[in-house]
Amino acid sequence: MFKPATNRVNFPTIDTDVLEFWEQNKIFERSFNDKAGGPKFMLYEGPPTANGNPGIHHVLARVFKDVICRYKTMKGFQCVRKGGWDTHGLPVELEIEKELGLKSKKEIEEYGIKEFNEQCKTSVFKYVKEWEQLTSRIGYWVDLEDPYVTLHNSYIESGWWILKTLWDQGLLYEGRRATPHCPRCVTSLSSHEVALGYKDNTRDPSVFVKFILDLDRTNDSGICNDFVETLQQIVNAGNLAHFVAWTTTPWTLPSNAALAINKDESYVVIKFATTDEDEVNENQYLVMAEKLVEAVLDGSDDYEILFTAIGADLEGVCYTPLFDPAEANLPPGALGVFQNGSINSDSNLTENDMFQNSFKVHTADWVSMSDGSGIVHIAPAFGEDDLALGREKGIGFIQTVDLQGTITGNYSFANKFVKNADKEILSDLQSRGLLLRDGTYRHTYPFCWRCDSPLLYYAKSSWYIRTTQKKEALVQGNQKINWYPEHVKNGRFGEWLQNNVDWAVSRERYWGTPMPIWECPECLVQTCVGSVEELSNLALNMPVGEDLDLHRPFIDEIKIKCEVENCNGAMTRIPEVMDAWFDSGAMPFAQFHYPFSGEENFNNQFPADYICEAVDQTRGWFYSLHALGTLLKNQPAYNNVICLGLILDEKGQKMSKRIGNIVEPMSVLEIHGADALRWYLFTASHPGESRRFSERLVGEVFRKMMLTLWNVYSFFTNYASLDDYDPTQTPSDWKPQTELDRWILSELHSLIKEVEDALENYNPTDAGRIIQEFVDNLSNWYVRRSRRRFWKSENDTDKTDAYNTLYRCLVTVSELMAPLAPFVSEELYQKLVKEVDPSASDSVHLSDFPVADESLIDEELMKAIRLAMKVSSLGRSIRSRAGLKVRQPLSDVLVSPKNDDESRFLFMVSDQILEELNIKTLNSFENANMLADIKSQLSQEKSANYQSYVAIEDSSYIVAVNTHVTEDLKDEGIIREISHRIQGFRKDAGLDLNDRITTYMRLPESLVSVVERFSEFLKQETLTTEIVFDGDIEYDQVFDIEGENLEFRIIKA
RNA sequence: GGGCCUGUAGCUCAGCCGGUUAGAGCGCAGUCCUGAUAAGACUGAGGUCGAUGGUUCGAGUCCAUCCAGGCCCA
Repeated sequence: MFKPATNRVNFPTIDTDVLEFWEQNKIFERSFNDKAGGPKFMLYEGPPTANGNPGIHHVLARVFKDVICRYKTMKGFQCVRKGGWDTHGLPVELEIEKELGLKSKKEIEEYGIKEFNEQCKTSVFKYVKEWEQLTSRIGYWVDLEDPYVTLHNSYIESGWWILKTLWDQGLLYEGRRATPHCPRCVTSLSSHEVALGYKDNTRDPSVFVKFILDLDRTNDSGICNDFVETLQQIVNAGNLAHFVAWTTTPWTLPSNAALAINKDESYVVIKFATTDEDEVNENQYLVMAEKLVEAVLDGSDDYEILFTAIGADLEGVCYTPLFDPAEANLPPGALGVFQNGSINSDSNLTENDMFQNSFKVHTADWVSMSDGSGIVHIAPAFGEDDLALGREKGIGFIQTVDLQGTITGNYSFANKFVKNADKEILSDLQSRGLLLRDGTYRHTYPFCWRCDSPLLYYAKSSWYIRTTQKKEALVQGNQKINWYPEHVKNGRFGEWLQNNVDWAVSRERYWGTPMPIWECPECLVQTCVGSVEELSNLALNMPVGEDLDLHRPFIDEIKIKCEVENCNGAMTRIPEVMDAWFDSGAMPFAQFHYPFSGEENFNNQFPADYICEAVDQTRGWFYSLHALGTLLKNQPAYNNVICLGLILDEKGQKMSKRIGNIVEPMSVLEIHGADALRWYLFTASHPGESRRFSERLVGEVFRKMMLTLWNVYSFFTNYASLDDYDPTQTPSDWKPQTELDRWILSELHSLIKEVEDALENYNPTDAGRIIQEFVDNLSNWYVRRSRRRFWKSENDTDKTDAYNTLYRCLVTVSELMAPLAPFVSEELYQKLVKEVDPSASDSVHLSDFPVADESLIDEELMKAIRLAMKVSSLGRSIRSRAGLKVRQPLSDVLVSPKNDDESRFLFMVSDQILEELNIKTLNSFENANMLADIKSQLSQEKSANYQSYVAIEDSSYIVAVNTHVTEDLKDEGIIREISHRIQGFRKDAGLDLNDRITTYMRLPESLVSVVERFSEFLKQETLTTEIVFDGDIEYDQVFDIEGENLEFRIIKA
């Protein structure tokens, strides 16, 4: 029936066999097809880019995806798991640039966009084989036969449909944003490119600049309060009053358009007596944040506070621009004003239109008191915050720098590179008395990773999705999503949604989904195209048939006839491509080529039931999916999400190629097998936490969990094969009788409930941990306590019960752990179930998840056994202290239970305790004096003595063992010793478990009678048919007890 | 600078609604047990529960501040 399993098991071999079994029997396909009638469970696969080798963090995400899907499948769901590949984006381009030695966009264009993109296309599939192999090797079931691929025309077309839909709703617009810009390469850098080039300790100017208050304009705009009154008096007395602002980029000062303050902070007007002889005004009247006065004045205390105001009182106060933009003769388009969120730079704008809200103080929450003066210089042409404030308050837009970083206009410092103009700008201000203090500042500043030029933040045209308009829906929708760990919902993700800004989706790059927007060079009208068919209808030169490639540069060649009356322009596509995050966020739609086909698929497969990625995706995929789901379908794109922490190395450092501390997943898999790795990843820490990883830790899990389980299995098969145990003969209404069986089955069925509960709640970590605890109990209590029942010779009900119990435990555990450890569980299932019952499901993964039988759960019994374990542990501790081997029987043990219930439990399980401890009787303390004495001793010492008793205490249980060994007990101990030795001889002789022997012994006179007295016991224990004393035979085994020699020889009967 | 997370034994982690003497596994030293043996039991060494302050009869646990590390964003 059962074949004995070796305990020298090789798990990687099992993995390979199981993989082959799945492959040949199409188990994955069947796990889908068999559930055709069931409810659907939808996994969205966050697509990886296959232009690099998969790492351990990919394994983490993949097994967490897998475990939930396997569980749901066993619960009867049809689980859709479509794979996908992310193929576009800047990282891909950067790889190729490096490979080809290209240094700038100009060089790429010279090299040829067509060839460049071909290289990109090839590179993204470079490691597909490795990905497929690893995916299969770790047991991640996902459909890689028919994955979605973001570079396919159908995928791109769905993206176009999305953009067109947004366009029609007015949610797609062209605006400006501040991007890190390299003036030498003349291109924007993505945030992660910027991250490559930060340099610490960069020297920059640190200057405090004075802005002259313009109280006439202030009064004209109706601002009137005590703060303005105070300043008015100063000015009336013939003085100038100044705002003091701080900057490290003097070259942005000509573009200054406003000042910003924090409305909740205190600001002061001070009179500052300058000591500088060159200074025109002896007394300066300055406005700045109260907290920063000392810092601004460089520690000087020669000042007087004239007035203290709250920031809000400064709002709307006007000042005179440092440089008049209207006089600067800037190039066309350099001047404009924010209107309704975008910049109007029409040439017919009046100066009043442009500067109505400019050269004024505005409020902004982000103004901090950590450095500067508490008054921030705002140049919307450059900074991100500045631009946002400009947009919010309708401030003027003054661009005095071109894309090469050269100052334009007719300034004295024009035609210089910005960083070289700083000095001249400052001396200009100095000469006009507008410079308060000039210094240098060291900070971390980004440089271009390619050419080392300092990056400039530069407001450039960019395309946006107006997510801010749907902010409420985004925030509300998030409340419906189940986040694991929960704090991400209102923490990192919630915060991000609260601070939502419009999504910048365009990139001035090459390898990406081209934006389907065409613009007329004549009349500047724009149109958005929503499908290939629409494009063919509009196009003047549409390529036909299979040649169609929607990528650049082919798409750029397609022209559309301008439909505007009296305009015969040929519209050309704008050059931008889409952010790759847009591609991945589009996957619910694009993976089925929705809405062009797959409408049915889409409708029952949106939203996802489950997604799972690492925490770095909060602003990546988690957001792009959520945003597009909300914008297009007005609901979140996923219902449940596990957000994984990062994997660190053994020392807690982030794994990186540069440091060289990456652990290669394959090497771990080859040593310990896939299940040990999976088990480790599930149980080592909760999914949201970052985790340290090392091969050593996986090895620990392997021994603790996998090997323990295997040992139990091996134990079972060894005896089951001897006894020809046949589980199919067990009557269907079989119930466990003995306490031990009832206990472990009670534990088993309560385990089923707990595991189900954990997995329903997307918590494989706790599921794994409690399974492991059960296996530990099964091995170290149930099996250890039951061994005798298996190896005894009679085949009675008790033995069959033991087999039934252990068999059920093993089968159920293999089913319970199948989602977590799919390989070992399959192996166990095949050997334990399928081989004895051909009508069973072909695979554990096609079977149903176990259902708990409440009638078998006995809470009291479980408590009682836990108590037995505790008391046994204390008893063993006493034996160890008293130097009494467990083989030496003792007369009695006393226990102090905590309450009546426990007292009852204790006597319920006293037989187990006594057998475990090899003691004859168990009682509770009846002698009150004795207990009191022991307690008082224990308050001083770890152990106590009372007459022949030794007592210890733990968790307020007191256990006392009678250590007095009577002659009878001593004899019994000797017999146990002899029996133990004979067992050893049997083993040394290589006998089979059930071989019978004749035992010859030559003993001291005093022991012969003892052995005779216990001969039946001895025969039974050692499978001896006959004991022969002083036989005429050569004795080959000798040992001594208390100095007396005992000689033995065993012969197979 | 902002947001979020994490700090408990040498390592990896538990520790509930605040409640007895803070636990487990691994590792180390020693003893034992062994017809599951690549296991198992017991003992020992090893902890200012990141720090400080507060609430409380009582704080690893609740609150505040700070420190360190990580991630994301500026």
